[in-house]
Amino acid sequence: MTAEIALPIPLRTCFHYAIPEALDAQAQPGMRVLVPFGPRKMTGYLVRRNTEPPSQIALQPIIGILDSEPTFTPQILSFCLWLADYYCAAPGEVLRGAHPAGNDPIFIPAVRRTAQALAPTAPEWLKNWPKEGSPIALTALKPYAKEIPHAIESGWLERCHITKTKVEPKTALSYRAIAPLPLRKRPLKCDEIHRWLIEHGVSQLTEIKQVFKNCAPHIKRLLEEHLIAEEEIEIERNPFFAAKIERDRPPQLNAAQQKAVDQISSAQGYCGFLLHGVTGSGKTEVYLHVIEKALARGQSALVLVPEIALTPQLVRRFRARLGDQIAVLHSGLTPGERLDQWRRCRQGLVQVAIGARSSIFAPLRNLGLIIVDEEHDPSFKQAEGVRYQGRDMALVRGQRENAVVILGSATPSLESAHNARIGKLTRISLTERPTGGRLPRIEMIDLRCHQPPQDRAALLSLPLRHAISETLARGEQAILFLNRRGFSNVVICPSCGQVLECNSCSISYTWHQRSQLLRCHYCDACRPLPDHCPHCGHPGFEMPGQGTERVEEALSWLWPNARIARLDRDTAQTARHLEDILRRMNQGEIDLLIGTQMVTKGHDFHRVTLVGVLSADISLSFPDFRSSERTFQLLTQVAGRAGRGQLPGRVFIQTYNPDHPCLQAIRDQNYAQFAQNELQLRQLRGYPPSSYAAVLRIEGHQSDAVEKLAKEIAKRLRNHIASTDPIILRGPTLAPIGLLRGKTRFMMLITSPQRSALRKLLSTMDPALFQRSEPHVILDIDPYDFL
DNA sequence: GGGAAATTGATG
DNA sequence: ATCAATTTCCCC
Repeated sequence: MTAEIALPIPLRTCFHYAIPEALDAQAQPGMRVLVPFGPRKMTGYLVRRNTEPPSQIALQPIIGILDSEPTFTPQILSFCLWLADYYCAAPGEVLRGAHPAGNDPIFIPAVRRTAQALAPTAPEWLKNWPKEGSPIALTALKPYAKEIPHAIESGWLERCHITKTKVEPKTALSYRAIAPLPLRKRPLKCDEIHRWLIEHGVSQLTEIKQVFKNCAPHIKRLLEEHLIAEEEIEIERNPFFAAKIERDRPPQLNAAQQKAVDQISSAQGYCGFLLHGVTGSGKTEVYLHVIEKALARGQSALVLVPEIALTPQLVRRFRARLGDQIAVLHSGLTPGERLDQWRRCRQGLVQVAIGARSSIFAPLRNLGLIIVDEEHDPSFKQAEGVRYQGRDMALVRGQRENAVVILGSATPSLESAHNARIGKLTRISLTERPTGGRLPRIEMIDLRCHQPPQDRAALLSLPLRHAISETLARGEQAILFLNRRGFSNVVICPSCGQVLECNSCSISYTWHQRSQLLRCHYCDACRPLPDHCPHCGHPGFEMPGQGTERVEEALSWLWPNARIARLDRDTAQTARHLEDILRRMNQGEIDLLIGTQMVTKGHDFHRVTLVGVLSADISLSFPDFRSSERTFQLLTQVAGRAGRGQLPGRVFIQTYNPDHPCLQAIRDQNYAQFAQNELQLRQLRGYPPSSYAAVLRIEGHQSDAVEKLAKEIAKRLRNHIASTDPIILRGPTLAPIGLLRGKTRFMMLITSPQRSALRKLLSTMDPALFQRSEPHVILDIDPYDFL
């Protein structure tokens, strides 16, 4: 018997192994297995059984099977293999990413003392080792690394492994009654514990201890008399559900919400919906209702949200409605907690899973519904490793498992708008705010006419200042948005004009006032501000750039009595900080909030009546074909923070390009106009969604080698493109961030209106290209990042 | 010339 | 990915 095994290495092919007779009955597809791979052991994934192995290869046998139940259900296994094929990724790497990390055995190379006596020539450090002692990891013997091969040859040491599993299910010692109370006379305490166990069923020792002090001798006796049995039961590490939560009642839906719920829940089998609801239109309530309907049909539901949205608030809302039968999967969990949440899904103990991108692999049974909230959010695209798009894969998984898929957004991605247009998605619109709030009025401030005064608040035009003053006077709150953290993103020598730049990236340092450090926003390196210009020796620098820190300072200069807070990656380093700022905002302890993207995301502040966008031009001028789309989404989302309560909201957007179609569409709150216009532009230029795209990126430390390889690959690809082929290859060019962490990066963009043509071209590439490490070649299908 | 560092090749 | 084999690099 043979098996095809996917290994977690960057290789697109699987390997064949023999299944020993003794393991044959157990070995099922979807299980993890231990296999020999070259000189070491590795965890692999059994993909198929009884396939024809390539001839003239002597098969190695599988060493062991690591699961009693397959880690991957047949559905998820085939979904992962499909995904690997689609993204030209290694199946083993996809599978490794599809279950919680750390639960596989790892083998750390080690050495152990043999029985053989040491010769006098043996190194000193060996002489202190006990004979045949426990293995010591090679990494712990770094200082002696050179002498170890010699010691092995001499027979003093032998190679071995230290085996360990980093993360395992947690178990607890527990007891269960296995016989009725005997009639014989026994100590009273024994009877009591025995009776209690009969009533309570399996109980952990810690539970018993709480009821009966000093129970150990009695338990021992009960065990000896075979009246109770001892066992290890699996218990759950669960920080969230420790606190009980009040259940809420579903509120009355408005007509539009009700219609959406009815339409979605009447779908049979696979159906993709685009739930396009303006900010504050109550999409979450629609989700909760359709989830309840799915549960009532005995189906499970999967909810994908952007990482940042996984705040305790959202989880609380789901728990309040659906109870504790929810698995929560996000990056804030410890590895052990994540494993437990995943196992709860796998064992069918929960029917609802909520989490970020990677939750698309959640092993829910009888999946009936997948929801992707804020589907336009770029964080659904994995930016490294297997570069999958969570939202796209939600549609694929829904299709494969016959489930309904809902993509929800106030500002749908153009991909989804396009899919709605061609009928691949059914559009459902929510155009009102059920709480009665009105959409805010949006005004452009043309910075060419309203040059801000050249004072310490040079980023705030007079109309915006007046609006802030009015808002403060009324006791209301304002949010200011600037897509740039730090104090100044440029530090320049006033004498020679040199800009201080990061040594390993092609970007200028940003000065951070609070931490008094220069920071590279690409590689996170930091250093103190030099005393003198490294170029000309001039003492002191100028900081003409703008960032949230400087705005915070400007605000307290203009309104010294206002309570001001800043929300960006620097102030919200942990979820706790973020929560604290959001709470203070909600309780009215903050008057002015300045922040980056973080302030745009789904917060529901009721007293915010003014939103100011300090510069629409930063994101609009990004070197990326999606810059308009991103700007529309960002500004519409941040505008949506205004006027969510009873008070009407106003939005000011400062820009030097007030006539830009994107900004006009934002001002008119006209998504349709924006989408129409932008889709047309994309079509004209051959960009997604009217074509399919792939990016090839070549990066490495020696810039000339990188460039040479990039050109070589491009040349070979162009040889495969006939002049009639519907395919365009642009580049190679130096990437917008040409140097990142010391690596030069070249890229080329391949687009085609036919996916098959794109795939065909890519299949001509030598797979070995993607295995090399220097320069490294990366293939990104349906790319988002062009930096 | 010798040893270390980088690169290539194979792993079933 | 990672180990072993091979080539290249680099300095004495």
